[in-house]
Amino acid sequence: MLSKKTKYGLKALAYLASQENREPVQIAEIAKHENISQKFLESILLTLRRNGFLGSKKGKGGGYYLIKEPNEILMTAVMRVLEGPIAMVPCVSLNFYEKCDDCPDENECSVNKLMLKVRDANLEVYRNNTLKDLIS
Amino acid sequence: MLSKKTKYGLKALAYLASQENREPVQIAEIAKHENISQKFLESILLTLRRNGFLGSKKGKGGGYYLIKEPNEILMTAVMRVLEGPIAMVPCVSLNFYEKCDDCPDENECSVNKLMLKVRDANLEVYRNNTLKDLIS
DNA sequence: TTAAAAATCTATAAAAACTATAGGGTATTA
DNA sequence: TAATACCCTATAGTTTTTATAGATTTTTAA
Repeated sequence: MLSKKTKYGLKALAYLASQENREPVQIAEIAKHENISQKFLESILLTLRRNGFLGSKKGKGGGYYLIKEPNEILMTAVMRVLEGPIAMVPCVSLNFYEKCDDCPDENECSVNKLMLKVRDANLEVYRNNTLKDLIS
Repeated sequence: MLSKKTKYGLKALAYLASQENREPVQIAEIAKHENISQKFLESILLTLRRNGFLGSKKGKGGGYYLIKEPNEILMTAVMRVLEGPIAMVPCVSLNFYEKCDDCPDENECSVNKLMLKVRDANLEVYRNNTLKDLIS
């Protein structure tokens, strides 16, 4: 299941991408438009900013805005920041690899074998979709 | 992330599929061979039996065994029983469809759009893999 | 220049849901 | 009678989501 954090983050990014200009949009406006708890959204936008997707401006007329063009924002990057690893088990993760505690030999592991295919299928989707593809 | 329930369930199924015959195998043997908490495995095997993947025999010489051939057991079916919906959001689920609370219109939803593609990619994998593919 | 208002930023904690495991007893079969 | 699956319950731990409370920065205007 997709966490609400990811869901809300994607919706917020899409909302910002659909703006005509790149002027700051207030958290409250995004929250209201997308039916999101404002405080929760606040923390999500913060992590998106810290990870280089958004810029922010404080004070009156402030808010959040995209700092790249929507077609330059790959879903692989977004998903990894919001949801974490794309792989369903650490032992097939490209960016978050870890050996499993159980499982003496990955090459003999049935789960590993299946999840490799799943990972590749998901990567294929995320690599071929940008933020722009979500709004058109 | 794949739950341990699913991971263990897959390993247990693969272990049973790799047996030479379809004689009952004891829970304890599977648990030991796959490094799984025996009590936890017990409940997993039970759900696999209730969902028509396994048969069981009580008493001395009892245990669990496959009741279909490995190449007849689709990963779609296994994953739905162990992990739940294949879709990452209910609004794109084939077997567990639900409307989202937020989101007035699915057709306009950016998350829906992306997750449809993800669902299809995953289905493609699970539909084209059977238990037999995990053990060879 | 200063004060008020508007916004983001930060930290914490509480509530809820889910996951993984363990314990103990019952029923069944060889 | 011993081995084994079956069933129910409890619980510790973790993660997710939301809520609370304030601190900080910027703009505006008196």
